[in-house]
Amino acid sequence: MFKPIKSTKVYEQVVEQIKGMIMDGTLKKGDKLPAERDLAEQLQVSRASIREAIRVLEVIGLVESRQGGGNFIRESFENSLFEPLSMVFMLEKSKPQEILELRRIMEIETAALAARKINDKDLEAIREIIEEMKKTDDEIINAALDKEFHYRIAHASGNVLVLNILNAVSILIDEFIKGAREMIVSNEENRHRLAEQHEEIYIALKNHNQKGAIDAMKKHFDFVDKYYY
Amino acid sequence: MFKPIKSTKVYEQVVEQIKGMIMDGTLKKGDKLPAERDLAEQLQVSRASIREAIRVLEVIGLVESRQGGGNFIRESFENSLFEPLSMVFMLEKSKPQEILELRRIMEIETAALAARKINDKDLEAIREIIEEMKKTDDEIINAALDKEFHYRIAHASGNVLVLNILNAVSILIDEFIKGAREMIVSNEENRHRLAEQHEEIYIALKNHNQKGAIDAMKKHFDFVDKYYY
Amino acid sequence: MFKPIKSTKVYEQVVEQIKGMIMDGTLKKGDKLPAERDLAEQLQVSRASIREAIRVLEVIGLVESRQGGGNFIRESFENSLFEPLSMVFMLEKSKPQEILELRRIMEIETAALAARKINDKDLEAIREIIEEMKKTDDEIINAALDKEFHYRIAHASGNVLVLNILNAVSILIDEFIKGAREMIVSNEENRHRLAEQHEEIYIALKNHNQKGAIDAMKKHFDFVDKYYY
Amino acid sequence: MFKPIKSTKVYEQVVEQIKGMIMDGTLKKGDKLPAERDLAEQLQVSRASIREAIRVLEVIGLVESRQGGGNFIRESFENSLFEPLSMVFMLEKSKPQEILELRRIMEIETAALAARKINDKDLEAIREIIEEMKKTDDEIINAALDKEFHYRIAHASGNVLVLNILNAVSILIDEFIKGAREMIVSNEENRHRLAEQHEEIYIALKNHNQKGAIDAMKKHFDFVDKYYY
DNA sequence: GTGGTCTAGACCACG
DNA sequence: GTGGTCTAGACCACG
Repeated sequence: MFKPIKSTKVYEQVVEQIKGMIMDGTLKKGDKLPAERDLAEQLQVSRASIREAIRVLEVIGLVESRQGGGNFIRESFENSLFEPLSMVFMLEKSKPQEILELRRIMEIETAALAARKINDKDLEAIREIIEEMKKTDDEIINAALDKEFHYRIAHASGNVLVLNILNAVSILIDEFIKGAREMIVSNEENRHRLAEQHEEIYIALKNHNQKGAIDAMKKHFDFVDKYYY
Repeated sequence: MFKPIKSTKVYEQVVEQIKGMIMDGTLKKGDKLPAERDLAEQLQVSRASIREAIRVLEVIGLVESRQGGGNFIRESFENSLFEPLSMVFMLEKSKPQEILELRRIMEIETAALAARKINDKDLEAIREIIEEMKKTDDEIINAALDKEFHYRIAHASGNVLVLNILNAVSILIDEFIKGAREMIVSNEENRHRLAEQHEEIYIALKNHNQKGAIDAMKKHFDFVDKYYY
Repeated sequence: MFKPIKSTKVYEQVVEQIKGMIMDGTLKKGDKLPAERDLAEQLQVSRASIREAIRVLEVIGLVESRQGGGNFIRESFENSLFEPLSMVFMLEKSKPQEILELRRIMEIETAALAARKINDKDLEAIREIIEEMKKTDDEIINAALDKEFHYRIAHASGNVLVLNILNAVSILIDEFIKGAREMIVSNEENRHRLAEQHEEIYIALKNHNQKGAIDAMKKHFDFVDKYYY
Repeated sequence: MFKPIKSTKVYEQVVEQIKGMIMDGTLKKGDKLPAERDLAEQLQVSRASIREAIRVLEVIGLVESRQGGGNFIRESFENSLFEPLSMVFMLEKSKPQEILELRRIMEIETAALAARKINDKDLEAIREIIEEMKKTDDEIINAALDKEFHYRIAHASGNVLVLNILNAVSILIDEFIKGAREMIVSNEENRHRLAEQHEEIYIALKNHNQKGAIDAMKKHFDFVDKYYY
């Protein structure tokens, strides 16, 4: 007859309510939340509870706090997996090699997906990156372009989960394997080899050749990963 | 010449300090944090700031709050990627199909890694799961065992990042593609086919045959994924 | 175990950054700081924060604001200790006598240091001051020359900290013991005695006789301080 | 209580008014200033001006801002000369040796003043410090006690200007001649010598023997300063 | 002027 | 005793 009371914490309910409003479209990207004081009054809770809720939403990646400006629904969630993945990496005392394994694991099959779905815009972007890389021997620029190259393929997969994870992996590499990208492109012979491999990958993507994309990407990582093991 | 200023919030510094103490081993899994009031005094900040910090640590998955009990360092971080990945899924209005793509992308190459690194204990565990599946036609049990089967392979890869992501993916499927696993195993013909595929994967893993593992896993997903598209 | 959190305010970081640039030579004496609006943009903070920072730098004595002209790095810091020392004097409800004690304490041993390090230029300057004092019985001029006499000895010590403090002390005397210097030189007998004492000090300095300098200076203050007690 | 401000450099007038109220006792140590908003209203100026003024008062050492707490008149001004003296030290590119010279210059004659004015309480405190130093060979503790020893003598001089400057000098040494104090007391032979010297100084102070205090202190610094030149 | 950040202190519920 | 919640009030920062 009587149902057990579940003490749901106030801040959790606030989180749920705001989450819900984002999901169902009541709140859209870029929207400004009411001021904390107003929210507190509208929801009839204390500002401390509102603040705890906003802190949670911030960490989840939903909300962005700007002092003196207000709280906003985030425009992009592209990098929202980095923090938690980085956390796992450090807490589990994972080795840098595992980041590279993860990258390899994901990018090979992602290449197939990209080969299937890629559109002209992404293809062209990849073409341009390849051309840019031919023009310079600056290792910083080359490393940045190489990063962009892989980002574009992930993007071409049309899968935001894949894209998000690979973005996080990319930042992980920047953070925990400092200079990794630069090292390999600082050598001219390497740059030639990479250029060839990028070209192969591009051709497979262009031809929507899934098997070819997998093989080219595998070859690419066989070459690249040698440098860290 | 002039570098942008980054204003550091108090709660962020509290988070960083506790994070740091977990990383460097000062705080270990299962440890109890000092009471909020004590922490506030020791760090010379208000309790509200302590609470915002703990809220962040809780969402990140580092800390667990038990009312009346205290705040504890989490024992396990195995599922800490689910929340953020789920968030991305919903906010980016991703389709269930993308979850399946992500799973396929990751598991195929993970099979190769597992084939290389798998030890007897994981092999045996997989063997047992296969045998268990032969014994029952209960779809709930079968679905659970199938989940366990894939978990074990991820575990055998020896890569905690991969394991964590696949765990998150697994929960995503449970949450957003309800009944997915059960549907496929409710049919006897399917159970036979799956048994054959699991056997093939097992053999490849046992023989440390990377290419074989990839092919077997690919075949497996070609079959499975048909059911959702 | 837990370290106190120090919340860093934005303006403090701005102060630190500009301080640092002055220390390491990026900004030199006389340099003009960028316009407040530009600074605000470059540092990505509000103009209010910039203004608070500049206010601090002004009080510290690093920066000089010229209405309509801009903010400049100060050319000289010789008098930058007066304000704070004066502050202490007033807030601690210190007595004028303490200023004189401080002067005595410092100048006696400073004479020894000066005796060790004095160069021809300072020696000559002191010589000239002594001669000037002989030429006039105007108490204003005499007081000014007497002040200059002690300044030169402090300068001869080659120690900028000592010089700065004694400068501040000198201004303190002007401010809080009005007419002190004039009173003593308004009497001819005194002027004779002072002339003798200055001569003795000069000779000790010229001979690099540290003990002699101390003794002469002590004698000088034994005579001078009588007038205020 | 507060009078409206008229014109020109608003923040300066605010500073002057508050300064004045501190000087004449309207505002006392530990008093809380009205909230910024109230001050702004009472003085009929903008809050930005109030904030700039408070920033100045903070740097001067008159006021302490506690976020969320309010602005308070400082209880103690003992360390308010450190910042400006440190500034002079760095900007004039002074050498660490000059800090030591300044210390020597001041402490020798300060000993004489202390010998004249010291009371039983300070004498006893010095006695205790000496006894404490005999009990331990820990260099950190010894260094701290040595610092305290000199602080007490400065305090015994009864001259707050001297005390303030020596405090600043003491912090300067801690900041810019790291490990200076520890180095000398890490050697047992040195600790013995220092103990003897401290004893001599103590006896001179106890007997109100000014010349003896100067000589003992001079001997002390002849010994100590050898370690840095 | 608006809004975020922080503090101090109080009461409640749980263990 | 400890986390959960709330309040009132103040500084901090931005536009």
